[in-house]
Amino acid sequence: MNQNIKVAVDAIVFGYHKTEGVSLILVKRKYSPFKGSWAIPGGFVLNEEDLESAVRRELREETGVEINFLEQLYTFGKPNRDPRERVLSISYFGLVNSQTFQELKAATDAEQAQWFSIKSLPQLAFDHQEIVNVAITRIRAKIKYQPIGFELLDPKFSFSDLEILYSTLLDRKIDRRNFKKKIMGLGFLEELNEKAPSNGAGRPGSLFQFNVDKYRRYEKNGFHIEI
Amino acid sequence: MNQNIKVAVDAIVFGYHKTEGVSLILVKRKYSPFKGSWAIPGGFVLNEEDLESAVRRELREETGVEINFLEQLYTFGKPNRDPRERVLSISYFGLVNSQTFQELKAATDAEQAQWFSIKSLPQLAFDHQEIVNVAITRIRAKIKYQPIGFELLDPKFSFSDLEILYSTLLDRKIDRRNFKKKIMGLGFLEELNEKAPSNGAGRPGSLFQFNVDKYRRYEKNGFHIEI
DNA sequence: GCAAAAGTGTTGGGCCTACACCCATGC
DNA sequence: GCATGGGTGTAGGCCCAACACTTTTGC
Repeated sequence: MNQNIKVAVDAIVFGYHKTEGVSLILVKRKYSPFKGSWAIPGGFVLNEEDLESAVRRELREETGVEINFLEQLYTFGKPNRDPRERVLSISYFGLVNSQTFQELKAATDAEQAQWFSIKSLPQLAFDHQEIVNVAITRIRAKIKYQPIGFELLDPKFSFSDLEILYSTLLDRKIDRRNFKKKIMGLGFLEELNEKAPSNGAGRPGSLFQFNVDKYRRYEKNGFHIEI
Repeated sequence: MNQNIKVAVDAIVFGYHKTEGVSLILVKRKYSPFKGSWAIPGGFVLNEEDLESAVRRELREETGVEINFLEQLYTFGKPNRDPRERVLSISYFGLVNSQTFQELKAATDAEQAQWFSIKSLPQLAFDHQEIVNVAITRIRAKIKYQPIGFELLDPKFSFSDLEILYSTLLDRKIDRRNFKKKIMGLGFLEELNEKAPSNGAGRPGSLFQFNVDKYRRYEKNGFHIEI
């Protein structure tokens, strides 16, 4: 058999910051084709390398980021998605916490890897816009049946951080009281005896954290929440 | 770059028959490795071939079956899942209707491709048991938010066919009255002025069919049903 | 007439939605 | 003291689960 198909992995990595909303990492391509365009980080899989290891390695190399949550998204395989030769993209979906978000923002090689708000993405190389669309659909669906806040927020956060995260992702208003009842009803959030630092305006809220055990249970089994 | 990874597609195809329950197609391997073992149908992707076309072609060649519903399931890529060389499996999830089910059952080359009830599967080649597990998890989840009965049942079916399908898949009893209220409430089922042929015992039920337009709408957008 | 499967309604409880005012802080 | 955002409760409606007897057919 004379099959000639290359195998690459790509990752859409989401991060979140209160004021900048939901963002994802893009890298600037150094080589042709699409030289200078923004693209999803990723690259070819090594012969002896597990797919997930390949994703983590590429992310480390291209962006310096370590992922806390990673799952397979979809495999894109149209014969002409890469103009040079046939390349399969096994794409992954990742989440990083707020700290990582800020570190990358501050990194010196930010010329090459950068956060972009999902509301204002640049033109993307290859079929990467399509991949991003699938990833955004996934994260929106996922937030309704899996607790993904832990990966995106700081370890301690105010309730309105969580609320803003949800309403940003779902792109609509949320009733604060009902949302709090629902989330607290799931039982994996703990209120701390600590106030958020005041940010100059308004009343500081309590800080919350996830109860890891209960959280992991929901992460595995899922739940259902109508927001 | 000297990457050497082959790309294959595999398909878990589910079919259903009232008395035999939910089944999937397996093929008997003709060559080493795992010669004589049962395996999921599939094979290598041609250089210019779309992934989904490859799945359909392989299914046609190996089983003679044409699929009415096909979607990507997951990509399996551990370096040693095939003992000869590295082979990636992009696996798909398919559904065929009852007629196809029966044709394959009757086919003469049934030595090579056969239905097996998901309750009594033989030992499988490669990592195919793992792939099957993922597929069964998927179909169980899917039945709760997408109407997949159309693909699995005859065009006309009695309500208890649908009920048995659900309770077989979910592997538990269903309350008939509540189930009927819920399904009818979705509005894509139409009752016909026709009775099912008596099967020798009990009262024959009315026949139903899907309203294709309304069904397709739900297929795209999904719904939510707690059973 | 009996065995087998189809058909059919109601009620109580829980959950969800909608909704508006007071509180704590910084300036 | 005012601007800003945080925190809190209830009532009505809807949906869901639980539950058993009657009807139609074949034999």
